[in-house]
Order: sequence, then C-alpha cells, then structure tokens
Amino acid sequence: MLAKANRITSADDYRVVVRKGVKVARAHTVSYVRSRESGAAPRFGFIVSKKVGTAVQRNLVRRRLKAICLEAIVDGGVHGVDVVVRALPGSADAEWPVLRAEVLAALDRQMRGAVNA
RNA sequence: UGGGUCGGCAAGACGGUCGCGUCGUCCGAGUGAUCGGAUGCCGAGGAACGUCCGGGCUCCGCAGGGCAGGACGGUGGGUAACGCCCACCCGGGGUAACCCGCGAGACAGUGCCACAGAAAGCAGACCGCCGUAGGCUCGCCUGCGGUAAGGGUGAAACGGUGGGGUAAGAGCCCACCAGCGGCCGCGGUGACGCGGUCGGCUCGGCAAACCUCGUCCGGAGCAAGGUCAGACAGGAAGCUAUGGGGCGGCCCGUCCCGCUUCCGGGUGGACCGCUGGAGGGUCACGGUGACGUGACUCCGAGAGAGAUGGCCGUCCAGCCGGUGUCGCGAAAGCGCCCGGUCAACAGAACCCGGCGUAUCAGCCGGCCCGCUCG
RNA sequence: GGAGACGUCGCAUAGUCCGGUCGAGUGCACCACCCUGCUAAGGUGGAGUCCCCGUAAGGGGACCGCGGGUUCAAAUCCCGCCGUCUCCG
Repeated sequence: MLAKANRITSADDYRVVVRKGVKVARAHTVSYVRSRESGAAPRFGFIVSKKVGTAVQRNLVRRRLKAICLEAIVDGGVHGVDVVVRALPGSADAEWPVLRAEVLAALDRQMRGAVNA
C-alpha cells in the first residue's frame, strides 16, 4: 500500500493534474501525469466513480491500483511526478494481470513523455 | 423414515508474516501549525444495503390557531414512537401443524357494474302460465287484466327445500334452514361468542371510486447547528412602504428589515457536535406473550477523497472424491483413514427502533401428516 | 444526504388519469406477392414471444419489469421489490 506522502489528497491537486497532465487512455483506465522537480516523491491519486460498481467493487479496484503503484515506486523507480488514475466502468471485471500490465505500461510511457516534454 | 410447517443459531478459530487507518508513547526536524520515523493497543454488518416508516438530537423567537394536504383503520396490550411487535376476535385457504387479510362506514350523499340478458338495483316482465273480451283460414291471432313457479343470460336476477293453497301463482299461509334487525340472559376488559325470544318475511356489489367518521402529523436536516482564527472594496441600475423576509401550500398571528439584479473583490481553515446508548450479556421476579422491573457484569471504528486486505501454516464443522484386504453389518450404508475444498450477500460517515430486500455451504429445536417397527 | 421520472411484441411509442370494446393500436424493421429490365419508393396481404398437445393442418395455455392483493373482471387500482435515467446541495 501507499504511504501518505505518496498520496494526492486535495481537490486542487487533483484538478491541476487532470487538467494539465499528460493523458493516456486504455481499456479500463485513464491516467494523467504531471512532472514535478525530479527526485521528489511521486504522488498518486485515484478516481473511482459509482459507475464502476458497488462500494465493495470500487474498494477492490482502488486497492489493486494502489498495489500497482507501490510496485512502480519500489521496482520501477518512478519519481518526480504526480499521477491520477481514473478507473473506467468495467474495470471491476478486469483481471489483476490485465489491469497491472495496463497501468504499468501507461506509467512507463507517461514517464518518458513527461521527461521529453 | 419420507414429506411439510414454524422458530432459532452462525457469518470459521488460532498463530505467523507483509501492508493500511485512528489514537497513545518515544525520537528527530521546525518559532509554530505541522511533518517524518519507531513502537503499542484497537480497527465494519446481520443485513453496515434499500431509504419504506418511527424517534432522539439541532436550528427555524414560541411550535401557536384555521384551511388545504398526507398517513393510519377489528379488539385489547407492548413501546420513546411507529405504518412495527404480541395476544385474541372475525373472514378466507389447508387433512393438519399453520398461513393470508389497507379487516371502520354502502338507509349522509354522488358515481360505476362492460358483454350477454326482458330486466343490473327501482323495480319491472321477453318467452311462458292463467282468466277474460273479440277475431279466425279453427294449428291460432289481437286487446285488457292477473302472475313470477318454469325457460334462457350473467360474476351477480329481490331467500332455499317441502307442504298447504290457487284460475295460474306468489312468505299468501305453515314447518325446518340461511340471512337481517330488536329485546333478554350468560361468558369476556373488549372485538365478539353461545343460548332464548319476537318481528317484517328479506332492499346486491364496488369506498385498494369520489367521499364520510375517528386517530395522528409544523418545517428542515449533522453539508443540522455552534466556537475560534483569518481575508476584503466597493460600484451601477431598478423597484417600492397596502413592500420584502424568517415561513416550508395558503390565511391569521408574531418577529425582523429597505429589497432585487448586474459588475468587481475576499474566504473556501481548525475545533466542538462525535459516539456510553430508549446499549449488549447472565441470573432472578412479574406477564399466555410482545415486554417490564431488579441485581451483577461487559463495551476497544469515529474517518474527512474516505482505513480491515494479500500470502503461509495448523485445526473445528460440513461437502466432494478415493477406496484401504481396519471395525460393525446379510447388503445398502455408517465409522476410522487419505486427498481436495473451505466459500455467500456485501463496507461504517450523527445515532437508535422497525420493515423490506440480498445471502454459498451448514447446524439446532418445536409441531403436523403419511408409512413402518416395537 | 435529499427529491423525482420511466419500464408495453425486435426497436420507438399509444393505451394507465376515469378497470370491461385490449384476443394490446400505430410507425420502422421482417416475410410473401404486385409494380420494374433490376433496385429503391409505392400498393396488397401476412406475421409478436414462450410452453404444452399433435406426423401435419391445427388446438390449448401463459405473457404489458417481478411478486402479492382488491374486484365478477387488472396493462390500468393498492402494497412490496428489481432495473434504468435525471435533478438539488
């Protein structure tokens, strides 16, 4: 799971990342990334709307996304970015490896895109 | 033993490990709010759900009057309250245990009852039946009168059966039965039940149609509401004191005040409310029961973009599979052993009481009916 | 947290207020035929779905989101659910 330092908690931060970040859409998720000063702790936020499903299903999706992001920090060395992952309707039915591959690939591409930009 | 019916229990346990959240303690950074790290305790439900009812709590000055509107509807009780629960009554279903019922009022009024049928609610009469007058081609026809037994329609046709009676018939009369109403007696707190007696013989159904009667209901909701801290800048136009607002459909009453629109500017923090309550458990007593009273005892989520999960091991119970030269048995099967599985519905956001709905695999008990054995 | 609206044949809708004529109408789509050299358009007719019986022709029953109830009778009235959508803060 993610520590509090790696979380986006204010509505303003969400708004900035979603509006000004680089956007990558996949089958079950839409990810936004915005670079901060390099070396800073990466921060993640999640948007899971009620269209995804019931409270239990939304909780499951959110926990899976948090686990994926933790893996990206520990193994992938992601740093210096703010990321918001929006779960689309249908993500509750996605298998764990599918969801994981999708988010990690999107993160990888977003990192390069953000650095190049 | 098969089937049924009613009620209850439970929502795996223990240990390890990796993580998440609140709080406490310690360490570090910072003037400080706070942040980081370590560590310890604790951390979702029986439905937390749907939001269908009822309350607590808070504010609307008081929670006031009337109209409108809404809810409820056998009787008696339980409760803070209820549309909930308990007991009983009545009606209906079932062989039974038991289940179902928005179960007041249809002589206060209005309205509706399709099709069929002569006629659908007030009585009337199509085919008939009977009497009588007339006609006649002597099968019958027409007029007037009396009938409602028979026919057919319908969900429903103004009591049923039998007898007397009659021109034919009819509660016209009689007996029994059904139903309605009055009175009396007995039982019950009561709804009501049982018995007796008398009466006219007898005038459907629908209020989950409008409605009438009785009882109850002021409005909003913890983003209620309050405390502290902090910020700023006003301007223009229009409308009015029989005006506007608190006030929610309206009126009264009452309190407060200039109001509306547009342009521009500021804030968008913290804390309280916030969880110990109509609370749970055990025992005793009262009560048929819902429930109440008393004693003892137990309470350890409280977030604020929102925390409970993953993995491993052992085990309880069940289920599935295997068959072992293990036990019982004639066999089916049961026990023991081995392997596998180990679950459903679903996530607190102010808090309670109900109702409704979802729920894998299970367990326990009462009662009823059938079969079999003793 | 609060407040609504709508579910009818493959699709879109009428009927619901005020029960019976509903064996559920209309349009599109579908099938057959006519018209045309062919197609479109137009015209005529047919046909909803599921279950049961029957070799077949045909016959019977059920279905207006689901389950109950009221009524002689329910798509329509009442109660409880399910689903979809919308609005307010």
